[in-house]
Amino acid sequence: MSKYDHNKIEKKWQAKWEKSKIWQAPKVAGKKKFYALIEFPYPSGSGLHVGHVRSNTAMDIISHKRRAEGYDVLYPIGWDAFGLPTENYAIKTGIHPAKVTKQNTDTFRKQLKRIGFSFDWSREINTTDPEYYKWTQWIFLQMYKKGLAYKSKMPINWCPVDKIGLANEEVVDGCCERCGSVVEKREKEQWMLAITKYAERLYNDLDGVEYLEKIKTQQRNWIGKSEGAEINFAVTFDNQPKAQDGSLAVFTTRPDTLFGATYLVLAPDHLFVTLSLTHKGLLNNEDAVRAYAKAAKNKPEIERTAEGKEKTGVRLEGIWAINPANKEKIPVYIADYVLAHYGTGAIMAVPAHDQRDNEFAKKFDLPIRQVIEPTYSQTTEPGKIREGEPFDHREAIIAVVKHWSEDKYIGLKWKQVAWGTFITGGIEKGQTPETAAKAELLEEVGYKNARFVKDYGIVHGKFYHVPKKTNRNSHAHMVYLELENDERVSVDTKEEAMHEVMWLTKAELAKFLTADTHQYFLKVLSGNGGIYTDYGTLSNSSTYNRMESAEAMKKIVDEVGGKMITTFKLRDWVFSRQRYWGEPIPMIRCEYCGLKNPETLGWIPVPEKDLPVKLPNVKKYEPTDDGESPLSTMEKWLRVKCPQCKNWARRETDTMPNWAGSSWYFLRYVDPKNKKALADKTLLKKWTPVDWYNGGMEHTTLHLLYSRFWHKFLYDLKLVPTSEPYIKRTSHGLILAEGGAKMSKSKGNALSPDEIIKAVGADTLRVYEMFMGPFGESIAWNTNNMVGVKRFLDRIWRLQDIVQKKEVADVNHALHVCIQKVGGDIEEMKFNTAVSAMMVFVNEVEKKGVGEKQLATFLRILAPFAPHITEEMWSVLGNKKSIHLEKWPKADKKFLAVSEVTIMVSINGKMREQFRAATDTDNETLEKIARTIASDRLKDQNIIRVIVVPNKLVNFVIK
RNA sequence: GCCGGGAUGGUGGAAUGGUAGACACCAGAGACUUAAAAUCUCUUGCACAGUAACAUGGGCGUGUGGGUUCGAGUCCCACUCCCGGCACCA
Repeated sequence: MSKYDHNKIEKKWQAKWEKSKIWQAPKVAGKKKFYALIEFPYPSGSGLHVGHVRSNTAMDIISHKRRAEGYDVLYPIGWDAFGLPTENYAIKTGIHPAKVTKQNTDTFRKQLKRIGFSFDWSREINTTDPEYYKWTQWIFLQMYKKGLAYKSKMPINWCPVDKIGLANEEVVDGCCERCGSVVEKREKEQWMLAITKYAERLYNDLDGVEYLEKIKTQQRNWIGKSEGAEINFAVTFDNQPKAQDGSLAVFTTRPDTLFGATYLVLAPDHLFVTLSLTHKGLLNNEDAVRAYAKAAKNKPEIERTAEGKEKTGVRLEGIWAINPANKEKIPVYIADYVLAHYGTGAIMAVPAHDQRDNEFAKKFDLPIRQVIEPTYSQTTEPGKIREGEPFDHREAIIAVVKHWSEDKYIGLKWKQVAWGTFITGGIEKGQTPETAAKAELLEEVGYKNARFVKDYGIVHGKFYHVPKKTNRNSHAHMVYLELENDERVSVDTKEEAMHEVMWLTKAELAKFLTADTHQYFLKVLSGNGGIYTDYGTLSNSSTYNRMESAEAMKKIVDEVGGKMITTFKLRDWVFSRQRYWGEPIPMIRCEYCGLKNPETLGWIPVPEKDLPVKLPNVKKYEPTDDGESPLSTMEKWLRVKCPQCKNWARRETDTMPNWAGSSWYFLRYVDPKNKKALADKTLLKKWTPVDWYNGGMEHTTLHLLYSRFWHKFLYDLKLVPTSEPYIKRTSHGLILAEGGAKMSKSKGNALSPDEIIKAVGADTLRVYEMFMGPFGESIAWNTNNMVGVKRFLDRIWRLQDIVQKKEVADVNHALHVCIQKVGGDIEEMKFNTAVSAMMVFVNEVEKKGVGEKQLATFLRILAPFAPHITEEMWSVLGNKKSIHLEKWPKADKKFLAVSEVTIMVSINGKMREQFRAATDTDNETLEKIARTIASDRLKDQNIIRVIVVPNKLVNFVIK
């Protein structure tokens, strides 16, 4: 057989496939359908990247397998072509962005086709096509009509270089995601989308989809649902004693700590602060407050939130709040660690039980009051709580007793039960924790002279008291004693029978103590107990003392007239961009109508029949100096008759962010040429939802959330059949440059697939990218390793020299193991081990030979990975139809079974001998053989146990 | 600081609690060749004992320290470092 000429053969089949439209999905999906989706690429000027190849190949393989399993498969491709890089390039070169886009998409298309992906090219879409963005605008109008799109003057992130407003999600480390310049705050009229109205559903519906767990977690964290309480604090003013109506609402997730709230903190831009400043004389330190608020406002969020940042703040002098629980008059501060847009923009500070409040209180010397006592429940034996049984309550002590001269402490090793504890005991009538501790010490150990050092407060322990056979809740004072000398009395024999006295160092105690409460005491003693932020048992809280957090929360909120509420971290989506290369927002501002209906502020939606609002063809795209869109200078375009009153009006000149077009593109693939609707409903019902969507982790919070939001909205309009767009979402790892650095244009280390394909072929590139490592993890490119894959494919090509008509029975087992492994691995995206399984098969076949049918079966499972070489070899074997139309082979149980297995013989878990035995040999026989084989080693040994695992091992435990 | 993910030979990596290092790369030795490339065969975790050389033998070894288990890369606890994301989120 001649050498495999990858360039010639790959191009040959690509041309044939294109001509036969082999990958074209049927217009209407049949009963078994599979919609495979990859994130459509942004056609950048630098062309396709090897990273694109990785994710595209993965979904290509899955699509191929589904076709072979009899599914109607839709695997579409298109271009997410609006965006800043193209616009910036156009500004620099003077070439129209539409033209740049055309060039780039042409390059991408050519490159993708040269890799042999099984895309349905007949459905290619482009977000910059007016026929496409007509529907992007149409969806926006529907949102406007439902009150989800609104214009609002508010502080936004402003990039002074790009001259656009950025969504919060687009700000990276306080800098513009695209240009890297520091983002400022600026007031601007912006179109907003009320994604927060969908927060609850976006959060809850994650339960019903098959996203990778880490993706769900990231979405949940971004949405940030938290349940808590809103509580009102009355406010009084020193300088206006008669003003009674002031009050401040705070949001807290820990209303159980209300009695420990010793001051309030407001965001520096809280409305209350602004109003207080307008009332002259209300504050005693107006200037300081004003200065701090101003500084905080101009400070980028990154500095407010920087790691290890020292807490800052200013007191609102002359203003007091009343803690509604204990009526205490407490001071009010402003500090930049509190954000105006989360919760109510105000917090009650509980410095004893919150890390940040604690730091702040220490810096400003504010009272710290403990109101939660640590509480532990034993969840493991011995002492695991018996569910449903009542608790007996006991006032108690835990006593740490230090040695008179050494740094050692008394530990009690219990004899009836595997406990290690400090000295414990109850507090009897008339005893204080101190006297109780001393009495226990004398009684249990006999030491007479101990000095009381400190009572560290109470720790609650819920456990099952094994000797006493009851659930116990012990409320124990942590008492620290130091022995003055070794003077000792003899101890009751009964006590002695209970436990053994040990002298232990702190390190030894950490291993020795079995109860969480005692471990906690040890931590406190070592000074690293920190502040206690968990739920626990209340103290210093009036009638709520001894109540546990969960119960106390509700009761306290009730008592002070607060309400339980749910808040989200998610914020509304800033939808305006002052740029040229985006979808024009289809709104018209009419002064006349505006006067008639102040509620709309004069905004009139463009009538649907007038869509799309096309971008005007102009020569300059630079944003204007005042930050307005370039469209604002195009008088001819923006002057328009008001659709309602027919007077002259102006178009909205802002455009949409590039996330708009990608929020619904997967719907358009289903019916890409539809002129009457975004897609036909029947077709949507047949094809959607997307069965499997693979993309990058970097799109988990922006694109994924936005598109789920739009889809839910369309579902509410009954335009799409399901409330979630994607059944399954997975993610791929990045490909790094050789050496592990991130590939980027600026570093000049980005790899283009073109030269690679020329040198080793598309099949090699595809298989290498699947073989290089776990699909979900980032991995560095390694040209050396690719050579191994090239060799692998060449060896497969040479199998044609050894293939024989007759089946080689000897390789059936290997073949079917391979079928099984490859099929399973594809489903789990474990492509690297799938490739390695095929390598193992080829190694085997080279030794043993292979029959034509067997080779054909192997080629079938390799075909999704390497579609060209397999198609060629398939046709050389005499097949007329494409290999890609063949059914997926099934692993035959008959061939998977093995008659003999290797049994290990191990001694104390260390492998010593091995032998072969028939599959499913019974345990007795295995043990007998093992005893014989290892007889030398077992001679004179005390075998205390033998473990036999069928088909695996025999382990002798000797002493 | 918080949230995710990770750490295994010279390298990429493999391994339902059961022979750690599959499969590759690199390296070394050999075959073929006038020669080289290509290809093929063999060796290849570390250190040691052993042998003329093989054979062989036990020891160590999956970031660190503990634990559970007959048996741990895998499970549990604590920690270190690296990567990604982020919101000081009350």
